[in-house]
Amino acid sequence: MDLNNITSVTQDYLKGIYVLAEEGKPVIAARVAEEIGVSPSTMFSALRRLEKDGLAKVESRKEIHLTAKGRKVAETILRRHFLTERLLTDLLGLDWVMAHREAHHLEHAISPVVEERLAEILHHPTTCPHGNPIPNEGRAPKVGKWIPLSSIDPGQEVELLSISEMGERDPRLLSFLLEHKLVPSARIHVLDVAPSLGIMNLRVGKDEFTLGIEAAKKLRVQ
Amino acid sequence: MDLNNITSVTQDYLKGIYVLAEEGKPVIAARVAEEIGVSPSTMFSALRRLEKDGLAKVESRKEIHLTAKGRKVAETILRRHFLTERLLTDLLGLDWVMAHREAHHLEHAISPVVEERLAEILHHPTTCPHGNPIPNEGRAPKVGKWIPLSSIDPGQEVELLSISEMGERDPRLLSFLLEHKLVPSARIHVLDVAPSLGIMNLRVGKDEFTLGIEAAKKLRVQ
DNA sequence: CTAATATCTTCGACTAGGCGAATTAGAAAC
DNA sequence: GTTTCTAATTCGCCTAGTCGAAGATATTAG
Repeated sequence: MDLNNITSVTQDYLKGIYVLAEEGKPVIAARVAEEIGVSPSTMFSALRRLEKDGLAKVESRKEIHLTAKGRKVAETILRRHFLTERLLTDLLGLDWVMAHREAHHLEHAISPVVEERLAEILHHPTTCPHGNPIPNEGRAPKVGKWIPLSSIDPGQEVELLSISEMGERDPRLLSFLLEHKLVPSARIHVLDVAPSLGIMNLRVGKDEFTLGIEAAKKLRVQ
Repeated sequence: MDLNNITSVTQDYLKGIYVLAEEGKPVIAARVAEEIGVSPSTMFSALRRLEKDGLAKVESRKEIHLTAKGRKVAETILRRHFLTERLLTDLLGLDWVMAHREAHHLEHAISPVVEERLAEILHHPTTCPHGNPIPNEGRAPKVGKWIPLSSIDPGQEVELLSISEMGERDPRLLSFLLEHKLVPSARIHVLDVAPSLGIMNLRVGKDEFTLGIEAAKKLRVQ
């Protein structure tokens, strides 16, 4: 996938749209704008560019859909993002909070050749450090069965599969999760859930703590 | 060194100016424009930006000089460039032609943290794969004694120290050098020199070939 | 010193990317 | 069905970066 003549800013818009869609959220301009962190008017003109370049289309009810080309770009950039995260954690020894932040910049500077070498040197990893499946050359990642931690009943014990894309974008959440060893394959005991308070109490190993339901929605388990 | 609010384009201008000065070439707008590959008018407006931002100053006789700040930026970006080249060759196994090209993109996405980790993981290399000294946190690299290959007399045998920055920028030259094992520490026998033809004949190991004097100026030996 | 050449500088125009303020259009609530 | 709220859209304005064409200055060669 050659990302020439697709600017890194455009790549970010496409990635934002892709991730939002992947998470089943409504993909409208206002949401993407929040996700990317731009004003509505900026989003609007960006959207015009995306349509002009045949990367996305605004359908009925203002839903934004990626074209095949746009999706390809998004998957490529996501793959490079995840491979870069692996490089940063596995080879350079950074923690996953920094890895995510740094990968966000580096992903746009990874060429097909480097992407290829990276995959080989890292033994073709299938997930990023946060557990998300790495898109593979030309196909969307098949995600296994999972449910959000937020919908687990008290008394249950589950295994953490991954932190969703959207969760990954919040450094404070990532730091909190790391601090409490809430990493992929961690076993989580759901002690109790208080929907009215919007919180749930968890135990990981001997560590007991409280997590917001909203945050728990971003964790995939089982 | 925090390169926030200094765009990658600006970093390239500073690097170009720095390298030109380092090689003892006249540092005027026209030369830098050629080096970077932009039109004179573009160079002119870039120069105005550099002055406005306190990164460079145009002195008498139109000589461009970096300010302390500008030099700092140039050295930082050069250090990241070289460290990235080492990553690409030593860890990812790319050849030095690709390494240089890829590093050109990646260097702008390397943060202080990654720069630091990179240096450690690579055991604090002192030169890039092309033999150029890596600037060290806050100081210009001290270069050892060297003379250009172009000024070596026939019959002499010398050791290749490095390919200059300017030489590095030419992929075809780099490919040629690699092909003939003309890498740092290679022993070069100067068979004969024909200034009128602008060429010199060399031998490396059992391999005899011809190199242009202009190219030989970019190779540092002894 | 003049002529030729190199260099610099200005001008007008363009794209990408961004903002805020104001207006219009839809959706949802009452 | 109006009101309310969220989105979308338009408008004017901005910076960085780029170009080409034309004009103004140096510099250097003869």
